[in-house]
Amino acid sequence: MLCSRRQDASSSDRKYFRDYIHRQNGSILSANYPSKARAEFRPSRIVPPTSCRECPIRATALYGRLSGDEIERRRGDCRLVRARRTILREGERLQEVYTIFEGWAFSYKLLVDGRRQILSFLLPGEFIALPLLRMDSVTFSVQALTDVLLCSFPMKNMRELFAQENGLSAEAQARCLAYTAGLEDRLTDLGRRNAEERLARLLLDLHGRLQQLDALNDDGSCPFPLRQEHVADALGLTPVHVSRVMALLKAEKLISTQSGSLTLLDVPRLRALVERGRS
Amino acid sequence: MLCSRRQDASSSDRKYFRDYIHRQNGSILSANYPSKARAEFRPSRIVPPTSCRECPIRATALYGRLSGDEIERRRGDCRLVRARRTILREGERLQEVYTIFEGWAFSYKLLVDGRRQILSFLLPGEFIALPLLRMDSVTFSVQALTDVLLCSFPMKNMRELFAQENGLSAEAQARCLAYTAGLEDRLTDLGRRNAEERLARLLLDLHGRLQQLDALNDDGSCPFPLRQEHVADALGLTPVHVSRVMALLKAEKLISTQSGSLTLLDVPRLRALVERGRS
DNA sequence: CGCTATTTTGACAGCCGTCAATGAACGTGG
DNA sequence: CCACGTTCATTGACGGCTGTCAAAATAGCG
Repeated sequence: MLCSRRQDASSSDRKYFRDYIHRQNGSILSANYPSKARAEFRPSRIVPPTSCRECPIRATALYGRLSGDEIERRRGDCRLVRARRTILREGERLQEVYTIFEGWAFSYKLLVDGRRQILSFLLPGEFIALPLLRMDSVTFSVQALTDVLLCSFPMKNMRELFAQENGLSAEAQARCLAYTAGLEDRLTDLGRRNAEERLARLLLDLHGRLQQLDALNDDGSCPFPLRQEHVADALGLTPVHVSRVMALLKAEKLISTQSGSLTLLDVPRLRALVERGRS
Repeated sequence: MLCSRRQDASSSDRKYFRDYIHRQNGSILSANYPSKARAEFRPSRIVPPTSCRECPIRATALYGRLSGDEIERRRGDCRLVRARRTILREGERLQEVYTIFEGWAFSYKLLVDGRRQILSFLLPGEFIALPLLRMDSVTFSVQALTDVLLCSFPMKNMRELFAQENGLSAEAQARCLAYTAGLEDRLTDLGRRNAEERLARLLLDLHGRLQQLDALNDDGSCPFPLRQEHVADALGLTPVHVSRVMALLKAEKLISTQSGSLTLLDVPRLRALVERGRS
């Protein structure tokens, strides 16, 4: 009826999910990209820190205020998840919780007939499944978009951390509110903006977040591992229509894409396109 | 381009907002309904409690676990807000916060060209602007759908309550998560469900919530003060199309409406209509 | 250099938006 | 008790944005 019926090839086995890191030199994620769209997505060349003290993304993490040693003591193993693998399934009760160290993921909901709605894209430094800290199962699934390195934290340890007087719980609440505000914006996108506006907003949003992470390329472009299928499922459109609208933005010289990366050619005009509606 | 350009007649003066209760007998809200759609929406005949101890909705409120006396000490005045008046504006810094005692409200976002997206409908017992407890301004506006009675709480008192070890902060976090889960469902509605499915889900949702509040009519129907314009702005549709889809559901003997109230004639089939996609 | 995944393009259809007219419900005032 | 005005719901004609289907083109990969 609408669109997006699909079955993930990756849905059956979750053996990978239990894989541990086994390489120690160079970026683990730089090899074995399965397909074109991600081929040029070059993750930063950082060895997963044996010490949290030196972790480059700790500052942006939920527990950024805590000392490296404090975190080190509570954290579990790192996990490597290949692109397209499922990290977490709706309704699942997980015994651990993750921060993305490297790579992209996304959270989504599936309808029984295969329609999919992507709720959010998750970048390095972001926490997966915050709700698990208070609820015992989760209302969405999470899948790796690129190969992803996760820092795991056993639930038990996390609860201990939260029980302390370290502001962690306030920080979690703040992030929950920020996420909620984002959802409200997305809801407004899907309810009241057309395809062009939605796409422009998504691109501006991702670009902005990557900028904050200092993850833009030297030429100001940004890595863009999404396939149009992902864009479509995030924006409530079909891949075909996404292709058309992207062509439109390109024709208007607002954006350009090279394989796996995206350049915003005219941010002010993109903003203008979008800010007929506030924010 | 899309739809829903409008300017609220009520946007200019907020004098009403400062009105205090001045009648003590009978339901304050039973008189002066401005228009047909709400004419039959009969609020329960409860005098706003001088004592929180006897408040019938305290149990469902955020602070439901606290004693009536404890709340009594912290709360401010009650406020009467007429239907269609704005309770709270996006970006506003409010010095107090509310629980709905009686009546319905809704939260929404406006685009500069007048398009409106309704985020949620707010029923008695629900808290208005939870985010204000952690952020100092709010990302949406709130408007009274019917005449509404609000119990106000000065910000300062609320913060005091939250600072205590009474589980209030955990309860707030839980409600935030529940709200977020609801938003995720709505996002999936707008992105991946068609008009009929969206409408069925909205009606089931409202009916269910009213049932929990024990606010159904004797015949199992439920009060329904929404105009089709509200339904449209909540579902990302136009009023005209809402009218058509409601006609469709009526023709299929799934629902029926009398003035101001709604009957779900066949809940199982409504569910079936919707649960082609997992809730 | 063939294979596969993905994007692009075209033709067409349908859901939903737009516009405008009509109708129904309700309150008001004579 | 009945004209009248206002608000909202309904209906019809029409158009456009977006979906569907299928084929072609492109890109990356071994």
